[in-house]
Amino acid sequence: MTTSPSPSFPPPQDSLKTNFLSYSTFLSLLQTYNENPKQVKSIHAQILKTGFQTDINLSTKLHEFYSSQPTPDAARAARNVFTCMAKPDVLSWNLVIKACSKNGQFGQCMDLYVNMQRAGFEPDGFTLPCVLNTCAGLRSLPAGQAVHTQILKSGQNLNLYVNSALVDMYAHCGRVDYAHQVFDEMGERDLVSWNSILSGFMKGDGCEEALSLFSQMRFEGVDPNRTTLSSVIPACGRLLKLGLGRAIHGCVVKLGDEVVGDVKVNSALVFMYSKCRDMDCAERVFASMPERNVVSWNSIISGFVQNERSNEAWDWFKQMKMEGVDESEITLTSMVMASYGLVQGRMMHAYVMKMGLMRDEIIGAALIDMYAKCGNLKDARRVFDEVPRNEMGSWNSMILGYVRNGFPRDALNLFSLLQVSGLRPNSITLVGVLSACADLGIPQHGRSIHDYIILKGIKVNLMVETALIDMYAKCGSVEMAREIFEGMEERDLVAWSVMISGHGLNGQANEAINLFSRMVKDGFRPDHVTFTSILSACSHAGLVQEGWDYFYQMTQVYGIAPKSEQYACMVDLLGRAGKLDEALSLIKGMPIEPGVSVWGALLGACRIHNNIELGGYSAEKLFELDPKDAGYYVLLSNLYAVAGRWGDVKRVRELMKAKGLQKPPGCSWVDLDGNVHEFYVGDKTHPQSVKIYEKLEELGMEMKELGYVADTNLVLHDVEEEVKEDMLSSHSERLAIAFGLINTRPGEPIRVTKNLRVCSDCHRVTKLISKIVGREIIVRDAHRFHHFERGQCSCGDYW
DNA sequence: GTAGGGTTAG
Repeated sequence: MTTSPSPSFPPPQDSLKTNFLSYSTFLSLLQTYNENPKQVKSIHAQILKTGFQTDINLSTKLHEFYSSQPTPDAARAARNVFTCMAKPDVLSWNLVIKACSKNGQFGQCMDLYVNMQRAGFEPDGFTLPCVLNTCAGLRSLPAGQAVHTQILKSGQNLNLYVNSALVDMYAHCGRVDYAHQVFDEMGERDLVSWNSILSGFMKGDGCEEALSLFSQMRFEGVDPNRTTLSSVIPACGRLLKLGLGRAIHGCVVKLGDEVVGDVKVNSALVFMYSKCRDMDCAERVFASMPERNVVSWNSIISGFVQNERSNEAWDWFKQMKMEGVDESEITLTSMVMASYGLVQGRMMHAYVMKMGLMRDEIIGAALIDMYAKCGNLKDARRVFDEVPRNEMGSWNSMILGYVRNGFPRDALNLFSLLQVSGLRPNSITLVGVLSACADLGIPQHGRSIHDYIILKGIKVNLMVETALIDMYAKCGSVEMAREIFEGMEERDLVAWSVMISGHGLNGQANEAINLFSRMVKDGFRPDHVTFTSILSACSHAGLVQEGWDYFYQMTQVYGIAPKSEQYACMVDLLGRAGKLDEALSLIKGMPIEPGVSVWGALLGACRIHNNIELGGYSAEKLFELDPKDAGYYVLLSNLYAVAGRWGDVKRVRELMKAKGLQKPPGCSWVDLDGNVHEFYVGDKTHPQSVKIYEKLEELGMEMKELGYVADTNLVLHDVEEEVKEDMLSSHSERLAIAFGLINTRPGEPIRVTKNLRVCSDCHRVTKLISKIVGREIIVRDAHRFHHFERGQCSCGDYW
């Protein structure tokens, strides 16, 4: 169809045969064959040869044909026909605009739209929906709004189609609010308008709106079709409304075979049941599908992944390949998530590379997450540096990877990089960096993130508010945490729980208890999480009786069957208080299999009270359960070290190594005017190192005068860090405290954060230091706050 | 003429 239009008329003499065909013959031929693309093409070729292409009637016929074909080729042909027209009319303009709009030639479409108006034609009710669709396709709100303004100015009577297209355009451009406004003002609505606005809400974050609109639609007597259903069913899934989902499933069945067999409706059902954790139903729907495509497969596969049934996800993936269905980026994202451990993860990474999909940001985010979950931050970062980073996915995975693996400072560094990249952090990013600040325990850092949120005018949601509360509480600013909590417009159970445990963490068990009562009075029904908070608050304060009371309340009043976590709190509470036998008998009486956290709590208590026998027993149980947390291995090896059982220490360390677990080195840090000073065990790299050790020696002399004798058992504590003579005296928290003493004015409190638990000897030493120097020393370790003052600690030696 | 299902980070 590349023949350029020949201006010659009458027709050239060399095509005698075709000369027999007159203008009217062509017209009737086109009418006869207008269903057959091949025939039309050959007629078109002959028309070009004979020079009839400038005729308006023939051109229009050809044009109509090409414009209705859904291929880019046809759209090009339509444009060619159009350019040949001497005097295109409104219909011709509309046809060519539609052809471009339908085939994704959005730029061309917008150009034609402008030219049409230049040529003196007013866009009508046919033109406008096409142009608005193009704006929707371009996701260009300005263009869409310009068209909208123009429509309003021209005083055109907005018909149903134009209105529906406006709704759809705003929905696609991410302005559901505008879409809703147009929708509300529409005089007449049909099913398509309803479907447009519903899908608009589904594109954004508007599942709830979509569902309430759906019920309004039903109320107005509009019957849904398969399009409506495939919009609304996933909304039930996302909101975990299994009951409503089932009801709508019933609706599907009532609508008959055509809808029951629809791929999209069925895929939506599989998705909905998967989200609601009903994999039996999901599988049943999937099995019953008369037709499946890659989306259906993705729904069932991701369903199993999200329900932590990776093995079955792999089985379905293999099945899918066997049936010859090609996977999509989304399939691979799920399969990366389904990878268990480094070996399988690397295999998927290689496969993604082979498929040339490393430019896919979501797969990238999943890969980063996979490596981070394996504790392999090097490879996570390698992927992060390689993949495109135009959206928040890869950033968030990397930031959270750092946080989860105990590298909060790297998380914050990455956040600084993000700020200069020009991207806008979302709520997940903020939750991540706030939790990094919480881990660091330095109020100034968290404060600066909070300031950033306020400065940028970022609207905080419930999740971010809760993260702020958690951060302030963990940084020791429990008052600020409480202020935010009191200022919240709405609170959920998590917010209450975080605030309760915040008080507990800061040794304010009574505040925690009061808040718990207030929560119940406010009509909240405490759940597992809330009880974990209140039980751990009791544990921090050594409130054994109160702990039992809450445990009783949980089981007897609220009928909540405690899980391992809540039992672990009780074991912790009893264990710290020295009631190890009581703790053990609680474990023995558990109706469920005690998990890692339960035995870990008992082991921790055994470590405090140096109970080798029971500790060894818990250790055996821990070995069987195969914990992934390096902390338990450290506790274990420390316990053995105290008892001098070096063979066992070695065994535990080898086990750790075999599992690829690394003990994070003991590290403490102090904030001095916004600069973080970090100290590792035996650290001599700090510029003030000499002064610090001098200070420690000086303090050591004074401590001896007060009767301090180092606990020699504990010297052997950190054997993994090549045994050093002065091990104990150079524990990171002591270096940090000495540094704080040197660099602050007398009387100022000193705040230190430590990544692991404070050891008992350091605890004793810090008490003495607070007495000698007459300062308040606040140490936050992996577990809680210790306020040292005048030789005492707020934890009452329960820790 | 207009409309639809599946993926990451908490």
